[in-house]
Amino acid sequence: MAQNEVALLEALEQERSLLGRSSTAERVAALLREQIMAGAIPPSTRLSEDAISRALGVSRNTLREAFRLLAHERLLVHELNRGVFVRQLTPEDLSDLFQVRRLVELGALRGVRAVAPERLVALRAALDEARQCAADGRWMDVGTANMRFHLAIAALAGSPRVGELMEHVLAELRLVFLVMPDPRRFHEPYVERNAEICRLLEAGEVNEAHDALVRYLDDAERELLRAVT
Amino acid sequence: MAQNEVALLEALEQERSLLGRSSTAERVAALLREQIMAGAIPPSTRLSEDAISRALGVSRNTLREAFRLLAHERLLVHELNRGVFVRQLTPEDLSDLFQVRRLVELGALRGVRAVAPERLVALRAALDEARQCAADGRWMDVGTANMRFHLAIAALAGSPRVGELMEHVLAELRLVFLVMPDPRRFHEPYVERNAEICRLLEAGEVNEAHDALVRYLDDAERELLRAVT
DNA sequence: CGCTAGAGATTGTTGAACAATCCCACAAGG
DNA sequence: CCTTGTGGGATTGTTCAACAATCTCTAGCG
Repeated sequence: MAQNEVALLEALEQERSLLGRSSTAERVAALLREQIMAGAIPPSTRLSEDAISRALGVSRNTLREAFRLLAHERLLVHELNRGVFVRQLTPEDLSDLFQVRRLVELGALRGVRAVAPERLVALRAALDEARQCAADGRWMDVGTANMRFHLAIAALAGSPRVGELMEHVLAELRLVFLVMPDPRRFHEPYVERNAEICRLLEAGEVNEAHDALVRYLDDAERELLRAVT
Repeated sequence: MAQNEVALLEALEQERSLLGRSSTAERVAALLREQIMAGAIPPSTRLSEDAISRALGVSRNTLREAFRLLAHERLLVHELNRGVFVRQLTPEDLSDLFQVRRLVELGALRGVRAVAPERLVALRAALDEARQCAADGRWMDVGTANMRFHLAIAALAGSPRVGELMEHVLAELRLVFLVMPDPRRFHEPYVERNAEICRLLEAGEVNEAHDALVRYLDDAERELLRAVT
């Protein structure tokens, strides 16, 4: 009986995250985040406190809390007495973001000397989805799946803080994806390059995967830089 | 005349950061941050909105904005309907923080194939200050200087975002420093280990510096873990 | 043409109010 | 004795209205 109880409690423990309630401010932030990441609110637009609080039916105070959250994620920039704006990435921002990606992704890869096969399922899953989306012609979703692939690479570090950092970095990068003229031409080629990285990892050839990832990041940065300048 | 004007404008440009005004919430956050990092408010204390807003002469709303800021830096944890608490680091937190440090610091070191000598002045400066503090017996300040040394290492990556990340990581780590029983015994030995790393870098022996840093991080983590458990 | 002043709009901050939730002590029941 | 309701009191979550501080833009001035 005691053993059953322990097992039950442990099961509940694992689902605890599901009942993680959230404040209004957090839900507002989530909503705005979605809109921004979907491109509904293009970069450099100013977000009026008055208009949005009225539209969402929340008080200005609550909305401002939501703004703070998104500003910390760098999706919004807050200028004192001027308001909040959807961030517009500069070329410097872009290089910086890729610098972070290099540190995180390459570091994560180097950390896993012995490639634990069960930790690659997330990579494989993201890859499969990217291919499915490509087959359906949903090129924006291909970009999303690609991002999840690299999020999974960062997750190999096994660190919650690194995971969250990577999420924010990719969210920021998505701001440039939105203004790319031809999503297919940009996203499609990277699917097979990710596949190659995944294959190398599954084969245990970590060093080769590392080098392939270096080339991937270099190429992606160069191509995005060309798009924003 | 035009040249003088340009020079003047450039000089002002550099000081612009100084006049970066700040909102009340940010100033309140800075004040609380200082108190926490100095150990005046020990981990796991609950911060009462009513008491603190009254004490600082700001409204509850403004104080709550400050709380949000510090919660995002992970100095405070926010529990819905229960309030905010000064974070108490768990052993898992500690390991995670060192995982991030490994990624960032080692990655930064690997990034600088060619060691630019003028970029090492910040390292040398932090080191000198650590030694000065040690000579004065101000052991807590020795810890601060040591942290700045490693902040300078992270800065070798040349990325603003990495720099800010590292600042937050070190601020969190300081929460453990505060509860260490014997500051001298803990901080003093690391000064010369940092000196060794600095020496190796200045000699251009990046690989050796890298290995020394690995040992440094391993030892520091082990010792801190023993202190919190 | 450039500069200044001022009106109008927007953000920053406050204080009070009420709802929702939590904490704790105490009683009821097995 | 231990567990399970049930209150009251305190704290947080959220809203609202108001005012101060600051920015933006335009019209008018030299």
